Amino acid sequence: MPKKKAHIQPTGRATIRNIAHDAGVSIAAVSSVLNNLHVERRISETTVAKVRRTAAQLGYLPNIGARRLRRGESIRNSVVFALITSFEAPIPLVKHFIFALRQLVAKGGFAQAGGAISVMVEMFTAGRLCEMPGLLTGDHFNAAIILNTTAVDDAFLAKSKLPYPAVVVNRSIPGYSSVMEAPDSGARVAEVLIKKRRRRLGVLHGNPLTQITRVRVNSFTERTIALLGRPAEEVVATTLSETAGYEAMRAYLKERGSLDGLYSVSDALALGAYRAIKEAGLHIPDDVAVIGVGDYEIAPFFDPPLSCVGVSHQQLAERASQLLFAQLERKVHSRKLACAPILETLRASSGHD
Amino acid sequence: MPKKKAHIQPTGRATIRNIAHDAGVSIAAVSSVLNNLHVERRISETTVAKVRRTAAQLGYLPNIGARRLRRGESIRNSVVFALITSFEAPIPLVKHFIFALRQLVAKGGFAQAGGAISVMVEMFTAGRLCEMPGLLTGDHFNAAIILNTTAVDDAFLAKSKLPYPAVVVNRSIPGYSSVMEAPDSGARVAEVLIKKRRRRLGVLHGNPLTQITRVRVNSFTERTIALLGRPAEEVVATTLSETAGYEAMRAYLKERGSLDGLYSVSDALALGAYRAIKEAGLHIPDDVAVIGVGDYEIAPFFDPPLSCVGVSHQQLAERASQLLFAQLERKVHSRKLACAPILETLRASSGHD
DNA sequence: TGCAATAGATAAAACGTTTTAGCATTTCGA
DNA sequence: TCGAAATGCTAAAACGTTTTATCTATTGCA
Repeated sequence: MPKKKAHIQPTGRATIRNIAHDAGVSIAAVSSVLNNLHVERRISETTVAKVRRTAAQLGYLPNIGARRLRRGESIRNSVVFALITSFEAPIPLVKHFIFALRQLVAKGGFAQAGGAISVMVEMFTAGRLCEMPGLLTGDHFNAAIILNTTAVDDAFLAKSKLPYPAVVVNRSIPGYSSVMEAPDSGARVAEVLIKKRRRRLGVLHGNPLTQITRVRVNSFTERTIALLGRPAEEVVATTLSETAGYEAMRAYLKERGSLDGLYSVSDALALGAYRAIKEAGLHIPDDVAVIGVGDYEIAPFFDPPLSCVGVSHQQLAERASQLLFAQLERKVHSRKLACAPILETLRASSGHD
Repeated sequence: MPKKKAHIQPTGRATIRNIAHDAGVSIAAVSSVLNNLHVERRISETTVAKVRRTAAQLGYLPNIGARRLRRGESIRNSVVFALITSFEAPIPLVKHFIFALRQLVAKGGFAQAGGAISVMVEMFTAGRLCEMPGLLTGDHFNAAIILNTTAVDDAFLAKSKLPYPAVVVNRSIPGYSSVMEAPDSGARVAEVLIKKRRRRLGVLHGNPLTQITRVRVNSFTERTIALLGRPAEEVVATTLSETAGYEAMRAYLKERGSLDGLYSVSDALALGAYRAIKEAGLHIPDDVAVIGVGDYEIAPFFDPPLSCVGVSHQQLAERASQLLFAQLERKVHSRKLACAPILETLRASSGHD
């Protein structure tokens, strides 16, 4: 006789216990059937059918947590990493981070895991990080790398204390470890443009400035002042989209004058700016040289190919992983900042090549 | 006296039991401290310190499965969805799918979940789907939507039986529900090009053809034959990258002749083709009209803006979600195919606008 | 002194699943 | 006919965590 608990399906989801009760068989039998082990476990055809039917009736869905808990050691002990990114992320980036994590584990960079990790990507709408389930409760993952937050999200993080190790990328938030692009990329752009005899420089950026774009803009402006004796013009877009870049650049060219060197702190803006520049009858790079940051994979296929001065995504990802593992192994208790070096890829848009 | 089990840290990861043992306190105390409930649970400062120290020493990481199992009902009963996609995916797509799932749940489209679902993105290297942890074991998620597989992955899926409901997108695999772009998009492209008085048509595609690109190519070719009495030229790229598109198109223009209408079955290939066409001194659309499929968000910022004839991503996502929910509620036992309608966005690259 | 309140800790149950050991009953081989 | 093997099934333990009820000192107060 099967155990007949009085547990007649509480409010929540159906469990194998409910199935067992309804079908009049034991829990063990149900489990065996649902895992297709009924042959080797010697369950009769009638029982199999009964269980299958009842499970379907109740709309049974296994509890993933319980299953992971009970299954073999390698599953139970696997460490769960999350890559938290907004939908607006430059996505090729995500790939680098997943690879970096896996590679570091493969190389034995993280003893804890016994080799087994799983990496999941969690996406949120920019500015709504706070709504992400599991972020504050710590019941979704063991550690996280956080990409592409907005100022609102950063403020939220600053006042929250995450119950697991985390690393934020391209921004510095009190209480968090972070990896940032080296702070002199803007300065390098200024140098490159000025060396190409550009004298009327402009910088195209979104509004409000994110932390990392602010660093780029400031670095660019300071070096411009140092070398030319006057600051660069600011061309301000409403967001970071191509459309915003187009509109900001068009408005600038129409109302405020001309440039011969443009630094765009995001490749999406640069792509929009390209159109505006061409529509104005100007030539890239002869009339306007353009340099971006390299957050689009397709920069080489811009027309003309876009020069980029920016961080190496691979190195950014590697350092973030290292920082995260250091925290996981309690080698680093407090926050730590790391920098990733700048990569220069000069193409036709700045008169190189 | 705390319970002192002989369990002196087995091979695996440290648990709160190990911490309790090493620190000489009870499991309950450890749990309270680690969840920062030591104040309301009245744990002494010395105990708190001991527990913290021991946890750090052992490199304690909570077991996510166990935690989810024990935490409140809403967490325990949440249904876990996975969006499985290769790194090569046209990523804006992913956003549509996450939104569609969440929206359908919000609208009450899925009673089972009691409102609580979590959507995770799992990424794999194209062709290596089989290596994905949790795919065959069913201990990572309750249901999945699978995007952007290659022929190898499709073959793997065909011979596997996933232990949870799944929907594949833009391909048809025996035993799986799927959502596909309506099969006449290629034909529409042929009609549009021919109406614009193009007579020497070509189709640019990768090799090997994926299921959906094969459908597009065939549909295009058939309609071309029907209207012009002869097939379109095939321009074959080695992969689906911009570079491959560039090289294939360049080789074609150099060695095999000229076209006045090009259908590219992926926008990435189209972007590469743009460069080759321009380098050959040809003008888009006057010399060559180009039409893509709309899987790049930046198609409007191509120079000239790329015309697209392809599926509505939003509708694709919505139908996939519906199909998945239908399976979850056992309304559909076997596989089912759904189609999503075609969207025409004609821009300058085909002489429109 | 006596009694209640408080501080500090613990044992045990529960979450949903899988697996192991074992219990009846029937079948089979000699 | 008897022991062995096979068949069909079940009870119970275990996974790691959180929470609840309970227990024992100690302190405060009259």
